[in-house]
Amino acid sequence: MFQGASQLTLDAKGRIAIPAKHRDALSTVSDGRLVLTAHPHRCLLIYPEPAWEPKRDEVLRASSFEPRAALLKRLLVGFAQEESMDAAGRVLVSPSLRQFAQLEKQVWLVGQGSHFELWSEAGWLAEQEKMLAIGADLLPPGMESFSL
Amino acid sequence: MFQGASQLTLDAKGRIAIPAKHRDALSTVSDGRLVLTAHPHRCLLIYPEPAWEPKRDEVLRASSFEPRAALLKRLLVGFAQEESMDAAGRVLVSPSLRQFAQLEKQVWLVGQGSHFELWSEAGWLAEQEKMLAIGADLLPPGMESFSL
DNA sequence: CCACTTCTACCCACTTTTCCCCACCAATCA
DNA sequence: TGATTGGTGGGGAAAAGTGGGTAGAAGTGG
Repeated sequence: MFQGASQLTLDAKGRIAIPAKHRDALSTVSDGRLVLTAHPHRCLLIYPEPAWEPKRDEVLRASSFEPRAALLKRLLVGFAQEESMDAAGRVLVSPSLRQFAQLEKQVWLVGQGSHFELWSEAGWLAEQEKMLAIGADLLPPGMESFSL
Repeated sequence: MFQGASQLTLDAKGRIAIPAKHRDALSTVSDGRLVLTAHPHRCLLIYPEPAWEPKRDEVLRASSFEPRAALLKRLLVGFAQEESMDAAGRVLVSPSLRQFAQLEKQVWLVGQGSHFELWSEAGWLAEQEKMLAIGADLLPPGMESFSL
């Protein structure tokens, strides 16, 4: 279970160093092989390779002629890139993904249970603003009984 | 399984170099023989030859008198061209297909599981804009329970 | 039917990029 | 204070991308 947000830096070659606390888990579960892809909210998704496969297969089963399904396939499968951690626990973020998520030097890696999200500094701050702005109406349909 | 987007250049002779990471798979599955054809979304489709045959047969079984089926047949079968990778892993994109998809020098090869799509730079950027614009309403019918 | 021209395909060589590994710096804990 | 672990940067070898040149085939015109 991945949780917690870490501020990371993209180095000159477009790599990020996965925080050490997550490395063991990633090495164990998939020998360091990760899949990076695009998320419709303009951030990136990072899955351990085994967790990605069922998601990919589900998306691929959808029709290519239903417009939204076609877009989703192009986004999730079209942008997916398999990458491995190097000896220092770093992964390369390809230029097309960096461009999609508008990543600059400072980025945020956010644990989301089975996977991570990778946000640009600006995007992550904007998300926080949204949460605070929504305020009272935060609970989505189906979660009205949720309480902290 | 083909996934990932790569920016490629069409050279002066109208060829694209298939990224090395996909070449082994294509050589194995069909000895480098590919089928290129037109996609109704104004991009091109690239199938390994064995994966194309069942699709072609399915389209050809449709009635020639049902107007949409006739259009689909003319598009998919009418534009289909078999090409082989050369020793350097390049394939020729015929002028008629280049014109159909409005390909210029910079193009994008997008993996879609069993096959690829080939987009003009402008077309691919427009697709991305659509994805981001749809945003909240992204989930297509039948996939409402899909979660990342 | 032959010859000339054009187009295509294959091959080779050069340039660029990528990937892997090593070394250094900083921070933390003993 | 020293040792160990995590983060960062850089350099070099190997592979991939790109362009051009030549030979062969196909098409056309005389």
